[in-house]
Amino acid sequence: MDKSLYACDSCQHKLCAGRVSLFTSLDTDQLLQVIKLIVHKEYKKGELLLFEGEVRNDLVIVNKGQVKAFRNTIDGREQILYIFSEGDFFGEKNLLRDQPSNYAVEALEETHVCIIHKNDFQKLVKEYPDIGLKVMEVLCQRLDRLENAVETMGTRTVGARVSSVLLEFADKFGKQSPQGIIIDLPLSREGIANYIGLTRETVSRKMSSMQDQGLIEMIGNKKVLLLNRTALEKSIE
Amino acid sequence: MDKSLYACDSCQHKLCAGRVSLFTSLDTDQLLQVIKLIVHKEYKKGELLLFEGEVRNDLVIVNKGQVKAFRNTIDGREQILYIFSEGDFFGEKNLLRDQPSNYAVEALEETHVCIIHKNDFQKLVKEYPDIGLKVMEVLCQRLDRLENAVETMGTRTVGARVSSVLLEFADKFGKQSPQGIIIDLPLSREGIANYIGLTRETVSRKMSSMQDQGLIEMIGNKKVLLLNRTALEKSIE
DNA sequence: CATAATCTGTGACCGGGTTCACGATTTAAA
DNA sequence: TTTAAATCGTGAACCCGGTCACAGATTATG
Repeated sequence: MDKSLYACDSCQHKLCAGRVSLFTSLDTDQLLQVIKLIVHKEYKKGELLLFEGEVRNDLVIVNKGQVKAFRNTIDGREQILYIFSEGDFFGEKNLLRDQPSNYAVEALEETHVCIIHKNDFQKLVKEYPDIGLKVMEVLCQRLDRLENAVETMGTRTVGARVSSVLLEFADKFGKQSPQGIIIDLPLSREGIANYIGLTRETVSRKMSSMQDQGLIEMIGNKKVLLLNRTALEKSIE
Repeated sequence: MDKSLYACDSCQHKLCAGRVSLFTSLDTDQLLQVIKLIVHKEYKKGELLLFEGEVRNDLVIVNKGQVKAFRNTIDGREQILYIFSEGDFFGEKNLLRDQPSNYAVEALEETHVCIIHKNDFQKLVKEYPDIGLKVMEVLCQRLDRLENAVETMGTRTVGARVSSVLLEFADKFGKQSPQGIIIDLPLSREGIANYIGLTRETVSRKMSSMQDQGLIEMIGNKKVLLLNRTALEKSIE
């Protein structure tokens, strides 16, 4: 089957659920069944999809765009925990019990989501156990990422912290180009700082020095060209 | 049924699996079935249960004792990620795919574990779906803890970091007493430092100053009396 | 119970990251 | 395209936590 059929844009939301890895094990008929359960919603840049402490009973799947999940810390900072983009979901804890959210979620750009009610999703999981396994797999990936994050934030050297973000973003948002990997940064300098527990100024200075060393090249504020990935990896050590 | 029957000590390993929350939904007959699949193993203080990067295909359940899960970081530190004690398990990622471990696991004291093979556990999950849900629930709790940890490690003030560990340990290892909550610390000062990304000296100094302020009282090196929990919580802000 | 091994507390110094400030650049909006 | 708003880069001073060193306390061991 033509994969483009699954694209949200070309199908007017008919098979958009098919793009989400949670549902890759389903065939078209099953997908149609799923889509009946889904509510669509759109958010503009800066809008909140979820408040910190809010209690909800549904699962939200990002279909287009990007959001950040963050907490306002006791010392007045903003700690960003996750960047969710196409195919990612949040609210999985709601599947088990009604708990207030650990974090707020804000759109970083125009964002479209699919929302599915807890009860419906639970039924889906019972009918198609593969979906439950997928959820578990994603949770494990998220644990991996946070375990890395804890290590990174415990690191004393700033260079290692900044390098590790750039490498993480390169894997998730980078595109290969003749000169190297071009990263579309999902966050501003301040956002990056809030992701790794530093200040905007420190991130700025470090990226400048990395550019001087020929490791990266900044293209405007929202793109970075990774000139030498292996050198950057080594610079962590 | 007398719950003491489930205790590992009093039953010579006959129903020890019943103590583990993973299996609380099973009745005695089912438990007996599970126990046939389990291999027991014991470790002395300081022994490694799992090496960083090791690939295994089983799930390890702590039945008695305590272990720490940690990584050796690129800048020579040791970053402790988890303290696992009675009823906790690790190796859950092995259920999905054969992946090298993100961390090493070392016994903090004499520790007894139950080991169950991946294939057997997967069968169990299929037969008793509640077990799978329990696993998911534990994974979500672990995410909660790491999300908190990331926030804590991003915090600039040392006081907030130390307070948050003490509060976490109070919840997990504390016992109410007339004077306050007595915490049996699972880690040395250095261990605590490696848990929150500081140095031993800094932790030492901060705990001394907390004692001077009348917030805590140190009893030897391995116990702490939490005199004023709410004051400590506020001291974070 | 004694002794060794380990862990802990604290002072002094140093360095790197934060803070504050402000001009320059980039991006978004009209 | 122009203008306004947001973001970014960088210098200077300060301050807090790391590092090093060592004595004292605690815990483990025989």
